[in-house]
Amino acid sequence: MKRTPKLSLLNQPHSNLQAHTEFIHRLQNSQDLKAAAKTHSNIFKSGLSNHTFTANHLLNAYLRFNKTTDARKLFDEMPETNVVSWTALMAGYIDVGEPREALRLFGRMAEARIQANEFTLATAINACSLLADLETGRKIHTRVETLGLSSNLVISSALIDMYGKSNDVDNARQVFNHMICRNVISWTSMISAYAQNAQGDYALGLFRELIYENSLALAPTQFTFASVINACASLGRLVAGKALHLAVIRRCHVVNDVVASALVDMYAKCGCIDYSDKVFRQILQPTVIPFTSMIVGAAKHGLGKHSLHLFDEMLARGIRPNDVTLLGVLYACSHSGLIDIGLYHFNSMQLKHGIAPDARHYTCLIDMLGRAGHLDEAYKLSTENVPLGAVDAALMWGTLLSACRNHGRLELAVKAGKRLIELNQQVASTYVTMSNMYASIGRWENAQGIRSEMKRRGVRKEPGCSWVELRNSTYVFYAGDLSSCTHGSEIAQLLRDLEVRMKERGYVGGSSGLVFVDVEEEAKQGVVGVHSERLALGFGLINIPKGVTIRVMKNLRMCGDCHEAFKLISEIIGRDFVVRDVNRFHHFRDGSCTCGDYW
DNA sequence: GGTTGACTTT
Repeated sequence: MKRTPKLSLLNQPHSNLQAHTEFIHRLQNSQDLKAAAKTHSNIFKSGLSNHTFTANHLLNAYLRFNKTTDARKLFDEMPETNVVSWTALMAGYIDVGEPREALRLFGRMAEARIQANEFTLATAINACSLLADLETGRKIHTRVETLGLSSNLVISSALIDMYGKSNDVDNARQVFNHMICRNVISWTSMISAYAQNAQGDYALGLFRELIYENSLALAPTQFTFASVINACASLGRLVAGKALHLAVIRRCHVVNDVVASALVDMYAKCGCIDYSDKVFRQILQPTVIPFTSMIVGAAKHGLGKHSLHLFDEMLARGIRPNDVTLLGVLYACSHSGLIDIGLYHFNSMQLKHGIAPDARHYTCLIDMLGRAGHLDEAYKLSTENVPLGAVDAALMWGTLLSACRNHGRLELAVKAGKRLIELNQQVASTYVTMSNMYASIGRWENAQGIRSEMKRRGVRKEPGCSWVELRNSTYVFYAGDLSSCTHGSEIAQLLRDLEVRMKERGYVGGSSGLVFVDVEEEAKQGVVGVHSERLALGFGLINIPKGVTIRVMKNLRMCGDCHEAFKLISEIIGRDFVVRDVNRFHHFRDGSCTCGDYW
């Protein structure tokens, strides 16, 4: 136990240094706010609170406990502040999720005649990053260059992150390229910038380069792995994802929760929900994020009831759901036809969980009602006074339009389509959908009218596409055009068979299940209104006739249950239908499934 | 004394 100096000693000049040291030591080791406050009081009594160095320590003690109000009070009362006081307070505001206040302080530094240094600039860039404030970030970047700090490692990494989060990958790469010296954080920031901006291939490429560096100092961390696994998830790269899983296990003693969450998500997106579950169950104390990953993953696999069980389990463990969790729950209900439960969760979001439904929740609910054919209720919900931006509103009206299309509700489709055109969003696909709807009921003039309107306005529809992986190659299929793909005719035949079977079972196309051929394709054929439909498969490695193995990744939402798709495929192909992944196979026979490991 | 990177989203 250390001896506490008596206050009387502090009045003597030779004891000042000792007192400083003692107070600072106590502040740094304060286990709770009460202890820090007590030390504060002692510092105040000793008169040392006027000392900037000591006061900064006190400031940090408060900030360590996220007490920004106390810290701010102290800061405002300090007779003299320096660059450390300003930077510390800025970082404190960032820690409590108030980056705007950090930038406000940064802006006030000049009038206080305090010159920002590399620490301050890195902190300010971090605030821009959190706000995705590209404009301010660019200004700070210019200032960094003016001050000759371009080669600073921390600032450069912060800039890469800021550009990445603001969707300016090119500038992130520019900063990365100009760095003289890089550490694993700069590499990870650049890899994440790619992964977060739908450039997963570049993320994987850069990760490969990092490995080739073969430097101990640049050994990938759990941060790096989480980013690359995320890239695999968005690309549907199961093999690479598994290799990364193995690498994490080999290199890291303990797989941390964030990496585990990324793995749960990756396996789900690559069609291996069993693996997701396995990884998830290995997490000792899963937080809201892995739970949410698992809920969403199960929902996308048509296992809505499992999602709901997970949600209950999460609540029973006292883990508070967030807005994304509720979105996952609604998504699960929507894709498994659990309307009443979905409505119950939507209605109790605010009251039970304190989460106000926003545009995304409304859209999900509209999708749920729309899928079930409750179009009038869905429309009513769309017209409720929810304040929406153009993009959110377009998502909502687009969802309603798809539902109207699937259920042939022309009059509501017209209303939804009109809204979309007014919003100047999804214009091309709206026109195509409307034209197809008119054509399907024989109203050729209306269909033709819309096509003329498209031409007049110069609206062109980009053909939609899906892709498959065949071993290490990716094949892209454009809507209505399978001919450009190897084995295209066989695949087309399989899709046609599937379509017939699904229709026999009463399946009505969902937003990404059945895709109308694009209008230009129809124009090529010189026929308006005769639409062909293209089915997308679920996922998995599927043996189709003549030994062609295809892996279909897209459109997991088809009929809300991929197992249903597998069953159908097995009926079409015969009894020897096998779904493979790298380690396991699933053999479907007479509607039941046998699984096994290859090794 | 104060600075940089990760997971879930309709």
